[in-house]
Amino acid sequence: MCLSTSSNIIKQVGYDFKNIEKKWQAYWAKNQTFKASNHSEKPKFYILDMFPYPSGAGLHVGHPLGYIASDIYARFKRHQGFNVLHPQGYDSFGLPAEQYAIQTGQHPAKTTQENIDRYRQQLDQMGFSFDWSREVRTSEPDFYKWTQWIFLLLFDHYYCKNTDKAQPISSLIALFEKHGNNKVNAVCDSSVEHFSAEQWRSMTSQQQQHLLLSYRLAYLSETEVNWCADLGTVLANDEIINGVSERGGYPVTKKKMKQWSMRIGAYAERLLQGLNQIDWPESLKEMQRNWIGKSIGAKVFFQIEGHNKKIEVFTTRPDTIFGVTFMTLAPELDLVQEITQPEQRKAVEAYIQETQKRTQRERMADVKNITGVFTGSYVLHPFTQERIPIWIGDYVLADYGTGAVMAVPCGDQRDYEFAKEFNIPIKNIFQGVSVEKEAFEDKGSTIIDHSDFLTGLAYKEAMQSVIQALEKKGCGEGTTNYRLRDAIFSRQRYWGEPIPMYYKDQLPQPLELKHLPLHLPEVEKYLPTPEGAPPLGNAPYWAWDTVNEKVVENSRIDNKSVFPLELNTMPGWAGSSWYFYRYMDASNSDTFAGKEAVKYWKEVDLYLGGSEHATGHLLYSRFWQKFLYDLELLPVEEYAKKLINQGMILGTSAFVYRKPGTQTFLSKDAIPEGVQMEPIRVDVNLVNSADELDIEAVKQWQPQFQNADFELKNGVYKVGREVEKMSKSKYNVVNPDAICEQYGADTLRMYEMFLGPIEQAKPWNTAGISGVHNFLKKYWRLFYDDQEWLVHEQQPSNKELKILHETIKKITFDIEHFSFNTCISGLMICVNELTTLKCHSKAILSPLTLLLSPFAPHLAEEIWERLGNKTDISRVEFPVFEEGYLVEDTKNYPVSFNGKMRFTLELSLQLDQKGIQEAVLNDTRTSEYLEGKTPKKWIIVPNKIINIVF
RNA sequence: GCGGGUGUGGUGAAAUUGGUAGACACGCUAGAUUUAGGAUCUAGUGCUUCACGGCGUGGGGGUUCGAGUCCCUUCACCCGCACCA
Repeated sequence: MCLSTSSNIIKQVGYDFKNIEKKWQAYWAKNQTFKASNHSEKPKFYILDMFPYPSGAGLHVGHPLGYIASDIYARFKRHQGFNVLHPQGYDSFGLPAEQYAIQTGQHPAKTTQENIDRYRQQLDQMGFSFDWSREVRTSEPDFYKWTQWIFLLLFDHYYCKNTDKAQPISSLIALFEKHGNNKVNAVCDSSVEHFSAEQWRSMTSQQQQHLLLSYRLAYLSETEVNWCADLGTVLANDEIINGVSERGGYPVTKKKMKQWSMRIGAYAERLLQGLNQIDWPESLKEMQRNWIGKSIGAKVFFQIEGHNKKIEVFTTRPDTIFGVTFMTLAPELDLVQEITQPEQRKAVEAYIQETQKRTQRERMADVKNITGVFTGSYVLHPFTQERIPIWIGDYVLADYGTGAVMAVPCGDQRDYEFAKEFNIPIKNIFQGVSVEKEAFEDKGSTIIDHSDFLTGLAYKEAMQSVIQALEKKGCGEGTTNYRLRDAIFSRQRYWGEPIPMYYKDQLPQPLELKHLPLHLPEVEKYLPTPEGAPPLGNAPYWAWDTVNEKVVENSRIDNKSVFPLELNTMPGWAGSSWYFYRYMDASNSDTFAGKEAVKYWKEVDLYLGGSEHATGHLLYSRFWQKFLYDLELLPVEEYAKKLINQGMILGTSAFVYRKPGTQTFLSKDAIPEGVQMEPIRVDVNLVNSADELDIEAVKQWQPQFQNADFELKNGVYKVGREVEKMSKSKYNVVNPDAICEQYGADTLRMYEMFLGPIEQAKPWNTAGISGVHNFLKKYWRLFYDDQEWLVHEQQPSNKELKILHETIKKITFDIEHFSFNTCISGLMICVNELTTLKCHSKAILSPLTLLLSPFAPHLAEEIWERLGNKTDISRVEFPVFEEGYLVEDTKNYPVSFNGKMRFTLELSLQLDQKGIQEAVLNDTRTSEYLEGKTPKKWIIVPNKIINIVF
């Protein structure tokens, strides 16, 4: 340690957290104490936090919760002799910076940089042990170069179902040239039809390219998308909550657009199976399972009467096929146009228009209203050849299954209600069940009836039998369907990764690795162009010169050698889908992460972050991982062995109450019963812990309160409280800076952990913070009393050793189980007991300081230095628990014989240093249970039940 | 509707395989000491009763020598998905 002079700086003998924290933060930064090496004899451990989006509001007290927990664990693992990788970075592309840019004209890069600076400053003051030499930012060209490269790889691969992995497009082309697509078993668009090798060869290059797009894992297609007009962009399914946009809560409608998509559906089964191998929270895995939505059933083809086409449906109940009395198609389906009969056309057109006009939210809100129209056409039942009318109805979703259902009103409540609404017959095919009032949906408990060869069979046999029959007839087959839909990858935004593609003859052409990064161009305006093109349409230099292989001005576009570049950018989840590998080798300019580095770190051992990313980032990143694994670029199929969701810290909003139509505000406890008041949010920082409002400050805060009249009760104005998500707009954000200033980072760290279990959501409340702060002061007083250094070298007593080893055991166990709140309790008990005993023995206090180190690192380092140590505390091994110190005296113990509890008896226990124990029963009642026998085994757990086995 | 989770003092919460419920902390009460940078120390604090005692982990029932913990049932709240064929 080279700061021997600095202890002179700290003159004060009390716990001077300000100077201590400043000193050690400077020391860690200067010495790069937490820099991880890619070469080490030690075992590795990779602890990852979900990197933050650097928003303009700065860090609030909720952000650090996960970071503190992971930091405690990282420091603990270092003490245990691991080579720990604990990096941090920024997810720095995103919508808020762009919207701010639209409003102010400032370049998003500039505001992002400012926000990052502020985040960094706030993170530093909390004493995190991040290895900042590996920082990544998704908006930096040397990072997004590799995001673009992965996109190109996805574009250049398809999913082969035979090998069950991604394969190069070149191998697909080779197959097409030999056999057409007849022998190809690949995931592709449903619109792809069979073709022979001759047909393939006779296609124009453009036709071939077009066809290949139907197979590529990153592909361009005309798709129905979620369009958010207010944001001016397309949204993915996980970006829509309750039918409105996640950001801003704007309405979302369906719209057809040419979009880049990711064929994540190809990985549906592997994404599902992979969940069984990883230690993630069960609720989160369940969310992903639901999102993937696997269902087993059959597809059935129904021949359209007087038409060469068939309607394909997916059903989980093919056993009810004889109960079909109509078909329903989603109104958006193209097929609807083809089959609508002239006499029904008018009604059908009107209905389609009506559904398109409604937003997704309206459609969702309106599930009670049953609507639909008959198309005038019929299909023929595959077994009975009966004519079955084809309807359209918006209860059928275009993007699930095939967008068509075989309606079995007796077995499905929705079909039942539709049939009732439009007077379509309901055929009962269940024995001994009434369908007078509702459909019978329970598949396990009855026998099929009136169903030809299925009559008399139960669900399971009927399923098998009908699938066999369908396959034999060639009008259906058993199949598995997934709810997971391909992910739209285009965003009509400026502040995102440019997609490295240019357009030649309307077809996308990829750039090559050597051309990357394709830099985000400068634009004058961040809004869409007047023609409605994305913001990149404003860029004057946004054309690709294929001869000179560089970006040139748009005026040179000639469609011979200079072509327009893609105007869409990538979504927010692109960079976050692989950033954790970049940390392994963050400055590598030759590859996304060097082979050696990847081989050494391999995977994330512990990932910490919020559960709100369950169906977004945490699913997409698993998808990219599997893809890159298929390409043998990564060593494992799941990148995060263990994941912990930290609960959100909620805000406690404060409300004042205005009499409607007046400027009078009543104190919460002065509002008469039954009187309607208008609650208005006020800044929580203007309210003290007793819910009393600082009235003068409120008047200063916002003009609307300047002339307000506050009616007090008992001399104070009390506010109302409500727990909500912490957000700037709710004025309930509490900043960690003030706490650090007042109590110090060590107190803040410990208090956030002491608040409760890490996974639990909890409202922020500083009421108990003094308890933790007092603990640290108490701890300090074990070393200093006024002016005096109290620590001595004398042998500790057995009692003191027992206290220490109980604490070592508890802390070690609890850290491993992420039970940090009970860890802190354990430390508090230990310090209380040592204080009572007036223990100042170095042999006790030295290991205790190590135990404290993950939680209050600044204080621990300071004490460690004052104890005369020459090494950083972070390089010292954690103390080891020794059972033998837990010696017990004579005491009353609950005793059980052969596992059955009998009595509480007085025992004296003797334990040697290894913890081998012997007990003597000092009670006459024992003899009747002993019955003259000698016990074979005594199972003795200190402070617990004594088990005697004969 | 489906899936997941949670219910313990005035508050945040503890309680390894069923084994002394409420550790630890906040708050509160009383006292001591000193009194102004939010200080420190001691005692008390689940409810009820003057007390002996009785009752207590959302409610009801069960298994067990013994249940916060296991089983059944019911209620309340939170989160996710939601016309998924």
